[in-house]
Amino acid sequence: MPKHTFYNLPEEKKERIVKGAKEAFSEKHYNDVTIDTIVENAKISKGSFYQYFNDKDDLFKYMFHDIGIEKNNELLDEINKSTDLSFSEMMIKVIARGERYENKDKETIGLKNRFLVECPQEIKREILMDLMPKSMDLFRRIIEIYIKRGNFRKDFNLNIAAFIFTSAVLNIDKYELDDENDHCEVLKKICDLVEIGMKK
Amino acid sequence: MPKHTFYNLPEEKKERIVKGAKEAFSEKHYNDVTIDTIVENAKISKGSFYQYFNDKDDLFKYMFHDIGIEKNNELLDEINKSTDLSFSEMMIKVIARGERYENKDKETIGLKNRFLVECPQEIKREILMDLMPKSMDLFRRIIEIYIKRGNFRKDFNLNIAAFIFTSAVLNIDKYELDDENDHCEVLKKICDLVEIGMKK
Amino acid sequence: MPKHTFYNLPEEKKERIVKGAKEAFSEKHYNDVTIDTIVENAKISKGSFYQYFNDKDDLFKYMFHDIGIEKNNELLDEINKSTDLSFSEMMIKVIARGERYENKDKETIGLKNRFLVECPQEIKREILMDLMPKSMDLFRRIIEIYIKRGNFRKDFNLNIAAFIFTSAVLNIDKYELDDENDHCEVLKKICDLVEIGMKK
Amino acid sequence: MPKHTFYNLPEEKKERIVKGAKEAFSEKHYNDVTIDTIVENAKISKGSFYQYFNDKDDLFKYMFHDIGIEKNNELLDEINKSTDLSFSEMMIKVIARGERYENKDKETIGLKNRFLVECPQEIKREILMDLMPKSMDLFRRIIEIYIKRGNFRKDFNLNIAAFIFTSAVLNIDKYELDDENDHCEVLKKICDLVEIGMKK
DNA sequence: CATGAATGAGAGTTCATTCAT
DNA sequence: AATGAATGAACTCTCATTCAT
Repeated sequence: MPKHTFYNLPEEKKERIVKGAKEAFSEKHYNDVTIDTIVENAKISKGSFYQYFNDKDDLFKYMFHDIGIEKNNELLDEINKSTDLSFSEMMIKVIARGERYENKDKETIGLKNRFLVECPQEIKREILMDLMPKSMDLFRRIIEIYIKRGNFRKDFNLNIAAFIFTSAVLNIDKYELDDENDHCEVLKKICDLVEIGMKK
Repeated sequence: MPKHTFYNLPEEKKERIVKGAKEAFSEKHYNDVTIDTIVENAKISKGSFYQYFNDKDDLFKYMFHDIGIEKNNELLDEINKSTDLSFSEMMIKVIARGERYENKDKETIGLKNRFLVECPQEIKREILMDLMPKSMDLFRRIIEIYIKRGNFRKDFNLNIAAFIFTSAVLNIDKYELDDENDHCEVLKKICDLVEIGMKK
Repeated sequence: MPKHTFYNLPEEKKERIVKGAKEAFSEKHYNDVTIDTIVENAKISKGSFYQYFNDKDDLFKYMFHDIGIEKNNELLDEINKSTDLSFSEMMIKVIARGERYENKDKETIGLKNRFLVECPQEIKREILMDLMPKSMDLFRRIIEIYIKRGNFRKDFNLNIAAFIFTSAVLNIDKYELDDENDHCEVLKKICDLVEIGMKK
Repeated sequence: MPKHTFYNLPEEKKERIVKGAKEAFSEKHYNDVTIDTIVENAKISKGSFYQYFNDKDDLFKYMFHDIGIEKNNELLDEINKSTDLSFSEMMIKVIARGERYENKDKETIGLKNRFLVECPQEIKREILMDLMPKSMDLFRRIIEIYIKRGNFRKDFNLNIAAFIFTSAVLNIDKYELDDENDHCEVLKKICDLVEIGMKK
């Protein structure tokens, strides 16, 4: 995480740095974003960069911490606005909203890719460890709504259910067995199955 | 994938190269395994290396293709030997067998880590794209047994079920909400939930 | 040497700075002691440091000027207390006292090493140029005692004798031809030889 | 010391590298000689440099190892040619010859300075540890001649005598108490004193 | 007198890849 | 097919020093 010197910076400068970093990372492959690119975009000196962050990864992780919080707030908002839907409709709506957030502009799309497929696994892992609890929490909240409403039995393991959805969503891009299914449909099927179960 | 010159090599040399590579990768961080390390371990010249493989990643992916096939065969074997168990018992047994395979010796443990947490995401992804269908196929087979046996209803989406288990297993190391759960227990809970469903 | 602003400082602050510097230099390799370390230890700002000293070397040299004076006083004291000994006994005693002074605590040992083996030669040289006259003077005093006492002839070159002992002591750590000799024994042999000479 | 790849090089190339290095070091302060300068002078690539040597210091030490051997041979030669002189005459002649060797051209003078006053102490120390035994051996040989010839008594400690002269010669530049003395005279006085001794 | 954020030149080092032998 | 010396672009990170507040 950034050093205290970064947090002490005037808001304008902090924003300039983060904005510059997003620009840099959204345009090039993670490995090709050099410190030089970053400091040029942020209009700060190299020395300053190292006074604020430990290294490139440090800045990268900070960006996603930031983004994660914002995204989460949007999704919570979506949940609160959609209480009249069925479970799978709700799930789809929330996840679709998440995807919309991630695809809201070229920059965010680029960033998502750096995170999803380019940055070193070790960094991705750290970011995920920060983000997964937030994601699981979200699914937990949704499911709880349907328990309260009487749609779900009270005695199943809520954490496990939240975990199943979280990990399915994280891997959904690798579900390519038949191409007709778009993510929404796959997701709907997952909801259906987990709702009803496999047992007779 | 390796070039044809590699496949033409005498068996002894091919083995020496793969063995050397496993040694190299099991001992050091992925990034620290240089072509120099590899050729030294394999007792071949640098020039030869580039005659057999495109680059380090090429060799790395080849190693896991090999390993994936072997592991899959072992698991299939386990399935066939365990037809008398309940669904979740079967799942646990198969996955435990998988984990045993991955931990059978220091070398394999090392390799697993290089793959799971160190190698570039792009490589991991390629390897996963090769491995996931095998894994989903395995779960499909298991579930089918229980459909045939009449434990499961016939009308749920088999692919989706297999996908759920595959992605849960891939993420299971990130499920750390309470430490009492070991992987087996978590897995059992997942089975229970997916079997019965959440609905009343 | 420090700037006048340093000498004007309240005693407490001067001491804090020197104490902090000794701490810094005793813990790390000379090259690894940065201005940052120093100002952190001294609890002063970087700007202040440059108001007191020209640079790191300036502070370093100041420290040894201080130490040199203190050490010399101790050795003079030792000489005055040991007038009943033979020449070589006296020499050994004085030098042993010097070594004891240099090894009196972990901090001084560290400092000695920075000076003896780590700091840039140019700095060491400047420090030596300050210290050597003091050391030669010491040996001169000792020898004079034994001239007065009638043990030595009056007509040999006193300066040269003092110089021989000084340079031998400075190099003694490089005399490793046979390990049985500890510094004291080597020193005794030097005394013996220089006393009696090599001539028949 | 250089890596085996250096020793395997064709003589022409080795010489070019050493010659280039001497040029580089004789012209600039030790710290200002960068790897870039060295490889440019030697007309090799940076990569090659690191294939031959560990670092700048490695090359520097190698140069002096080389020089030390050559100088020693010259001095041995001088000894053999001067057997008719008195001890102090011989000493002066040999050392003068050494100084002539060190001052034979601008390049060697430059190198001597890099070694004597500029290179890091740690490097100087390593070089001295390599050179001192050679120097002590030389003085030992000289003294032995005068023992055999009956000028010196047989029972004094030869090693210690050699050590005294070696360390005096190494420090002679710090003997500046009165400027009239040039090195030769100082040396003569040292010889006189050590020959006859201080005792009555 | 005190502060500490800003600076930026510049050094060392690595390593995948080539290619003449 | 096998070799292994040669390459050189490119990277990160440091740290002494300044100077506006």
